[in-house]
Order: sequence, then C-alpha cells, then structure tokens
Amino acid sequence: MASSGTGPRRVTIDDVAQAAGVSRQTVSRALNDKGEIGVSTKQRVLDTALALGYRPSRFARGLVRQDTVSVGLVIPDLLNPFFTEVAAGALEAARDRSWHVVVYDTGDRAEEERATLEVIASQVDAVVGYLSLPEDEIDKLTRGLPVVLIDREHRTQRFSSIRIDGESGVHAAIRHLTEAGHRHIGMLDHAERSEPSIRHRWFDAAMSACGLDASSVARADQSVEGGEDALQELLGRYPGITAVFTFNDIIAIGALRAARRTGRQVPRDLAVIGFDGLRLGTLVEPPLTTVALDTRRLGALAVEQAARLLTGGGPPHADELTVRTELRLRESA
Amino acid sequence: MASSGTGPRRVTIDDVAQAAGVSRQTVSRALNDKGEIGVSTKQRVLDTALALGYRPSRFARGLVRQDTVSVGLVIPDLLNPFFTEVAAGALEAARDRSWHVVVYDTGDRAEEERATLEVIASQVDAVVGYLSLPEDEIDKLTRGLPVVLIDREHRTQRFSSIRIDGESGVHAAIRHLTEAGHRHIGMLDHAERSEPSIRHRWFDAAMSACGLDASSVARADQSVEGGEDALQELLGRYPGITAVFTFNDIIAIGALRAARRTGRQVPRDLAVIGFDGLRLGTLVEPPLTTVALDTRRLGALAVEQAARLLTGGGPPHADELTVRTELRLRESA
DNA sequence: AGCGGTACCGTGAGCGCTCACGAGAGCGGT
DNA sequence: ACCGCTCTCGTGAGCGCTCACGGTACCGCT
Repeated sequence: MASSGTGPRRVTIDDVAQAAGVSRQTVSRALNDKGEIGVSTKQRVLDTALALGYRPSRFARGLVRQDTVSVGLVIPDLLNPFFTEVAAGALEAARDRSWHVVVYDTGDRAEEERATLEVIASQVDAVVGYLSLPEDEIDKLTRGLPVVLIDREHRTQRFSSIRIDGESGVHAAIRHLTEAGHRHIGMLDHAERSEPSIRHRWFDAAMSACGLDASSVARADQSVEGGEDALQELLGRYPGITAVFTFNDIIAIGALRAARRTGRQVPRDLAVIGFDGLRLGTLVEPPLTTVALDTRRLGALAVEQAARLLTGGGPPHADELTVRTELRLRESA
Repeated sequence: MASSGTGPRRVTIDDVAQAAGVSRQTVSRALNDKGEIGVSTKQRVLDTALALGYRPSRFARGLVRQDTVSVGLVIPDLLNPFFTEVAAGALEAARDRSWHVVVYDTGDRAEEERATLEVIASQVDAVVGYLSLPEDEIDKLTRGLPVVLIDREHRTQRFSSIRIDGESGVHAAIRHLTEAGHRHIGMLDHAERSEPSIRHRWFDAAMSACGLDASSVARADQSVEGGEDALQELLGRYPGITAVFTFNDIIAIGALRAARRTGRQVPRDLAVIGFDGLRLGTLVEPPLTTVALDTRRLGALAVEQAARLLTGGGPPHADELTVRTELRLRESA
C-alpha cells in the first residue's frame, strides 16, 4: 500500500543514540530543544542525526504525547468555487486550533466517497464536509467518529450538521423581482436525488407569499454548462419568463452565458439571481445579484462543531449551527 | 495544544477486550475483519466496542503497520483559483497512491509559512507546494524531509522542483500580438521579492526577439484589484500601449475590468493576454486569451516527485519535472 | 484409542518514541 | 569533611496497537 516494502529498516532514535554514543533520551532532548543537555553533546547528536538521515516517526511521537488533532474534510469537488470557499473557511478555523486538515475530493462519486470514508476512519479524529451517502452507510463507515454534515438534513442524532437558512434571503430576492415588475419567475433547480432541493422549497414559499405561480422549474447540473443547458430548456418550455432564480451561483453564471448567447440582455430582457454569494459572481458580466451567505463561515462552523463534539462540550446554540443569507444586489437583477 | 487535557482516559482496545471478556487480539480481529473468529464473539465484541465508544488510535495502528503516507501541501492562498487547481491536481495524484494530503494555507504570510513548516515536519512524510521562505530556512525547518517546490528556482540540491516552461508560450503570445499589428506592448508583472519574475524575463526575451521595446512594465498585486490598479498605472505612464501581457490570469482579469471601466473595448482598444489558463478565464467577458499550462498536472507532478524522493527512486527525466505552455486563443486578443 | 485437521482464541514481543524518575559529577558554602 | 544544589545524562516503563506464534477444543477418520 505504501513505501515500506522490504526496504532497509528505518533509522530510529536508538540508531542515532548508538552512533552518537549517548542514550535515546539525550537524542530526544537534542531534537526537541529541551534543556538538560550540554551544548557540545547536542550539536554532536544533531550532526549524527542529520548524517544518518534520521526523521522521527510521527506515529510513535503522536502515540505518547497525544496532542495532535486532525479532521478529514470531504468535499465533492474542490474546483467548484463554492467548495473551495468552504474549504478555506475550514482550514482557517482549523489553523486557529492548530488542527490538521486532511482533504479528500470525492469527485462527486459515491464510490469514491465510500472509499474515502473507509480509509478516513483510521486517519482522523473527526469528519467534516459534504457527504451524499445514506445516513446508515455513513454511520457504518465512520463507526463512532464525530461527523459534521454541511447543508444537509439528517434524521438520526448520530450526526451534527451546519444548516443554511435561506428563507429570508430568497424571500427578499423574490420580493425584489416582483417590485421590479416581474410576474413570471422561473427557477433552475439542482438535480439531486430526484426530490426537489430545500432551496426550491424556499423558492416555492416565497413565490406563493407573493401570490405568484412557482411551477416554472428546470433542473440543472451543478456546473456552468449545466446552467446554460437548463436555461435553454426553461425558456423553451416557459417563453414568458422574465426572471430566474437559480440553485446556486455557478448555475446562474451558466444562465448568464446562455442569455447572452441567445441575444438577451441581462437584466433588461432577463433578470438573474443566484445563490451563494461567490466572489466569482463579481467577475462576470454583468456582476451577479445573489442570495449571499458566508461560505467560509460554513466551513469554519463545521470544524468548530467538530471541536465541540470531540471535547464533549455542551450542545451549541442553534444559531451557531446555521448561517443566514441576505440578498446582495449587483447588476443582474 | 489540543483536546486531551485532563479528560477521562481514552478507551483502549484492552478496555473493550475486558468488557467483552476476550483478549485484545480477538478485539483486533473483530474490528479489522480478519478471520479466525466466531460470528457470535465478533458481534459481541463489535457491540461492546460501540457501547464503550471505542475508536482505535491511528498512532498506535500506524506505528505497527507502517503503511500510510501523507504529504503536506503548502499553498499561499487556496482561494486563488490557480492554487485551487494545483491543489486539485495534487489531491488526485495522491488519491491514486492512496496517500493522504494535509493542506495548509499560509495566507501568503512568511510567519505562517514558518509556523506551518515547523509543525509539518512532525506530521507528514513529505512537503509539496509553494514556499517563499529562503532556502536555508526551509532546510532548517524541514530537517531532511523531502521537499518539492513548485515554480521556484533553487540553488541547493536539497530540494526538488517542478518547473514551468513558459518560453514558447509567451513567445507565441507576443508573436500573435505583433501579427495583429501591435507595436507597443506592456506587461503587468507580479511584485515579488523586488526582482523581476521569470515570466517577465520570458516577456523580455520574446519582445526583443520581435524587435520590440519591453520597458513598459507595471507591478501588480496578485489579485483582481491589483490588476485593475496596475493597468491604470501602466496606461497612465505609457499611454500609447495597445496590448498587455500579464503575470497571470487573475491580474489579467483585473486588467479587463479596468479597461472596461475606463471605456476601452477589449480587444479593439486594448488586447489582453494572461498566463495560466484558468477555467475562470472562460467565464469573464470577453473570454481571456492566455498562455495556458496544465495547472492540475503541476500539482500531480509535485506529488509524483515526492513519491520518487520517498522511495529513493532514480532521478526523473527533465520533462517529468516541467510543464509546458501554449497560447490559448480566446477573445481578449 | 489414536491421529491429523480445522476453527477459534490467547500470549509475548515489539513498533519508536517520550515521561518520570534516579544517578553521577562538579562546585561552592559552612 | 559535609551538605546543597545545579547541570548533565541514563534507565525503566508505558503509549495502544498488530504480528507471529502457541494453545485448546472439537470434529471426523482410520
């Protein structure tokens, strides 16, 4: 599985000790900058250690002084800017705790996720991230490991999760559109697990609160291309649409491109509002209006919750587990 | 430093063994799905393990069967799409080897990089990434650990590095511009370590090969805003400029924005060519012409080289350590 | 009864390191 | 000469786990 093979035995602390004519403990002292050691001996030990190519075993060290924590961060696709930002937030929070973060990119494949969880269980102290496997399977694979899910509903008490509260944000978005005179608003939903997404439910609620019909929906892959295709389909099926709300910014950007390609001016001919508030949205033309949330906080909260689970700290306040959203007006709507 | 404190002793394999009325070995067999164990005993052991909340120590396990490798990936800013892609490449290559990747984001601060390297030395088997500290300091902090630098020149034999060969790509870019009639071409260089970058040297060489003057240069921070500011400055100092080549795509995108803001049409009034070939470049308006390289391969090669260093494999061919570039024509030039 | 074989399970050792302790040397003070 | 103390270094134990053994029970067969 790895490097060892039948190669030469690794250089241990005892080898160094013997070569330098001292005891293990003295070598340890030299390497860890502890006191209780003469300067000349220290230098001699350090030299021989270097000469022998000695490198302490992190396992042996970790075994005795149990002071390092590492979390596994599992995400479907690091190249998706949304997950990148989540990861960045997690890394930052981990750094504050001097935790180590082992990152796994599953490529959005269930099989990879399974394999990752399998191997992760024996490598980290907690798991954090976007998991898509069924709960019972996750439970089985992680065997008691603390698990923090991000943006996912779950039934069992077995897991924690960080939630996104998009209700008010989506509401504000739809209200904004109606105030601009839009009556026929469509949505590009994400195609996950056949059932409609939570974001779609927020859309439904907001639409009916405004007395509008929310049935103009198309499904999109979570990619720019997916957004392009889906907008084409949506406009084909419901030609009267003057505005779209999308599952996320990536899809919205696809919609922007498709709109341009079909000769529509945004927002004049078609208003577009995304979801996530990615930085990327400021770079496209026109800059994307979006229901923004603090993505980095999403990752940060996840590791903080993992920390609580690990130390057995009390249950957190609900708002420590949810991030709120707000409408961020730019130029696409 | 971490969770332990004076908390209750952790549950060990012996605790489980005692509670289940069996030996350690039997517990081990149950947990690792080895044979030589009765089904009923196995179930009983598994149950008590779950009940006690037992989780095997990765250190103890790693110590005895030394079969897990992990690399530390150090990058200045995960949110910079370039580094994101490099990281993705590294993750993928690591997955192929079933290695673990511990990611550290230094935020481009020397102090963080130092702290990271310090802690990394006792946590991983090799270090890979973008390091900006002086060589001797890196050497001191990593103490014999295999280190693979990306896109950085180095003097000592102590390190390996993955190089970018931008010469032909930049040449093609400049040639493309001259063939389009441009005579006055500027560059937005990155402001690192006061000396001009290697990319700037390629620019110099390509310009003089075309018989042009390469002195119109401004320095930019490695961000969109940095690119905006720098283009303003460049156009202020050299008003005759009709085309710019930039240190990277991020800066180029800033240039695009600044051009639009100042009422210039790209590429009609100003041609822009970036460097890196980020996906992001396809999303901006107009799509960015760029000197493209395989960023993900950059990361992948780095971990592959780390693997060679770890196994003491022979020296690689030179082209296994460099990635080439090519001009990718889109619409900004 | 005796034998080999199979299915289970336990025992010692050891992975490489650090921690708590103790030991010796040297030195000054009384 | 004695005690104290400081500085330096070594020794046993143990972190939690797996591996290579060795042992017991029970089966069927000659």
